This record gives sequence, C-alpha cells and structure tokens, in this order.
Amino acid sequence: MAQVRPMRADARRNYERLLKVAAEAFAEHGESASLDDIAKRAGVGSGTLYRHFPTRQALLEAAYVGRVEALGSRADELAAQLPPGEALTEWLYELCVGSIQVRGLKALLGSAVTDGSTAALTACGTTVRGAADRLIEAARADGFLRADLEPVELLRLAHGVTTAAELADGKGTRIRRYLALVTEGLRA
Amino acid sequence: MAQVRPMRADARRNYERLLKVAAEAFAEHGESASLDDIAKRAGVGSGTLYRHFPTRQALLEAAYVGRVEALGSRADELAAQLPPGEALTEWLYELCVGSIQVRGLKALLGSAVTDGSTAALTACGTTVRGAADRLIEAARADGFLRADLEPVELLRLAHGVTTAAELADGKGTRIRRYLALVTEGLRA
DNA sequence: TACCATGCGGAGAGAGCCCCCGGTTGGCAA
DNA sequence: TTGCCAACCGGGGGCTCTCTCCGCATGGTA
Repeated sequence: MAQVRPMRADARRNYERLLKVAAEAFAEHGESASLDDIAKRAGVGSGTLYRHFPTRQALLEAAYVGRVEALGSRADELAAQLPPGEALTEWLYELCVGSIQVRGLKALLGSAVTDGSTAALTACGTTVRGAADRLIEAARADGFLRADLEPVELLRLAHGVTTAAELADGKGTRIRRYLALVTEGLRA
Repeated sequence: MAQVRPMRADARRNYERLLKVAAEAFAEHGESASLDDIAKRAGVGSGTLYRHFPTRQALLEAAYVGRVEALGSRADELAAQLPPGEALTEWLYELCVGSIQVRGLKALLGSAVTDGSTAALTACGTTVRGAADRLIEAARADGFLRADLEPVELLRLAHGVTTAAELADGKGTRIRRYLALVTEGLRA
C-alpha cells in the first residue's frame, strides 16, 4: 500500500530549493520566518510550498533533519573518544550551542521532547532521543549520573538551560556555566 | 519637568478597562493574544489601546504589575515563616507555577532577567530581582546555596525550569521535580 | 456657557497565513 | 515522435493581525 511513485522532476527540484532556502531563512529569522517569503525566495508560489510542507513544523523539521542527524552521530563519536561523563557533558554543550546559534533548531528540538506533541514525533525526536539514551546509559553505568534521571528529562532540562543562556546574552556565552550549575547542583 | 497633570476621566476609565481585559486575555491566550481584540473587548478603538500602551510589552507589564508585586511580598512572607533554604525553594516553586498558569506572565518575567533588554527593565524587573536578592542572600548565609551564584542567574535558571516543565505536560506537574533536580544536581 | 486641548475611534495600509483552482508540463504509452 | 492526462504549478484572494493617522467628540476650566 501507499505506492510511492517517485516525484516528478519539477516537483523534486522545487522541493529541494525550498529546503535550502528554508534552512537559511529559519537560521536567520528564527522559527517564525515568513513562509510566503521563503516561497518567493525559492522562486515558487506559496501554494507549492504548502503542498510540500503542510505546516510550518513540517518544513522546519525537513530543513533540519540533517543537522539533527549530525547531532546523533556526534554522540557516538564523543562516546568513542571520551569517558562517559565527559562525552555526555560535551554533547549537551554542543546541543545547546546549536540550539542557540541555529535559530529555529531550538524550537524543533523542543517539540521533539514535548509530551502532548502530535503522536509520533518523527525522525528528529527519535534520533535525538536515541543519542541521549546511549550517552546517558553509559554515563549512568559509570556512576556519573543519578539513577532516577530519565533521558527525556535531561533533554528537557538542556532545553531549559538553553533558554536561560539565551536570556543572559542571546549568544550562548553562558551555556557552559549554566550546564555546570545544573549538573553539579546549586547547593553550597 | 514632566509636568504630570492628572488623566482626564474618560482616559482613566479606558485605561483601567484595558488593563482588566488585557490581564484576562493574556492569561487565556498567552502573550500573543490579539491586541485589537483586547481593544474591542474593552469597548475602545485600537488607537486608544496603542496610545496608552505603545507596545505589547508595555501592556503586558502594566497588566501584571500587581501579580509581580504579590510575588515580591510573598517572598518576605515566606522568609518570615520558613528557614532560608525552604523559603527560597518554595518561592521559586510559586514563581514557576505562576509562570505556567498565568500565560503571559512567563514572558514578562523572562524579559525582566534578559540582559540585552531595553535600558531600565522597569518595575517588574526591580521587584522580582529584589525579592530574589533577599531570599538568596539569606539562603547563602545559611550555607544552603553555593557562594558563586548570582541572583539573576538563579532567576534565569528558574525560567529555564519552567520551560522544561512546560515541555513535559504544559501544566506544571513536573516543576517540583525539575526544581529539585537542578538544586541538588544531576550527579549520582 | 463657551472654548480648546486632550483624548477617542475606526478606517486603512502593510504583512502574513493558507486555500483554492485554472493553467501548465513531465513522463509514459502507443 | 506524438499525444494524453495525472501531477504539479503559481499566485490571486479571503482572512487575521498590527499599528498609524486624522477628523471628531468631550471633559475640564475660565
């Protein structure tokens, strides 16, 4: 079922140009970049954009799958070359930095760890949750993390840290500091 | 300078109705509630709304000063009847709960601890920072908090915790848990 | 009572979102 | 090659929202 006949050549062309332009636009203006504008810049009508990507979320997701997957493989890379605790710490840092630098990515990652989200949260959610699972499992086995911490909770807290760092200066300078505060606790 | 002649009666009437309606609207629809709609519901033209409150931020702020001030006095109340550490913890909890339950308040409190914010962040910023200062100073003196923690950092982290809890279920059920995680740290 | 600064209101320009449908075209079958 | 038609295109248009502008109403005062 769901016979997937290949896209017509013109459709595929438009699809790809939209993705490219969208990634730029979201990075520049954040997740609320104008969709009509993206269509215009890609040289297609807005109808075409909405046919390929029914919702803003769909476009956002499609535009950044690559980046999210890079985050996933980066996790394995770090796991291979650092002790579990450090690998996790560094990965979280890169996650937060990406969330701030690539505007729009934060929104995507956020919705990937939202509970009430529409059913299956797609590739991105799976990818990033999977990566986190692996790193956390290792870190926990190594005695670095408390045992009662769910992976998704850590991802949500990382999102929170990003938000906090954004409030500070909008540029992510404070990420390392806030991440350390959260990891080590606020107690004397 | 800045001769402050009292508002004309009709102006004052409109001003107050706008505030009341705005508080309801922001609470219901979040900070992006429609301003024209608020004007309509208050029975005034949109021009009137924009004259009294030039920006969305100004209206948001004016609509919630009361609530923010309540948060300020609540801090002293708690300080008077609980040990410093508990007072701080409880206050932070109430801060986060308010941020989630009263949609729009979160945005206001967030901008109150933003660095690049436009010059003087007004009454709300001062109030909430003041309250935090007092509680934190006491908690620190009591050996509850690490010494290198700036009050504004804690407020930002609280904002982050709120964001994280919002991702979880949108209702704030997880606030206590996440606040505890951050306070105690994630280490084993 | 009459004057006029102060304040009102809503029309309208501008920007976005998204749907819809008449026209076009890629790709296949003959 | 040619011709056909499903798939696809594009942008007009209805809607919502923001924010400004200016002719008109009215509260407060002399």
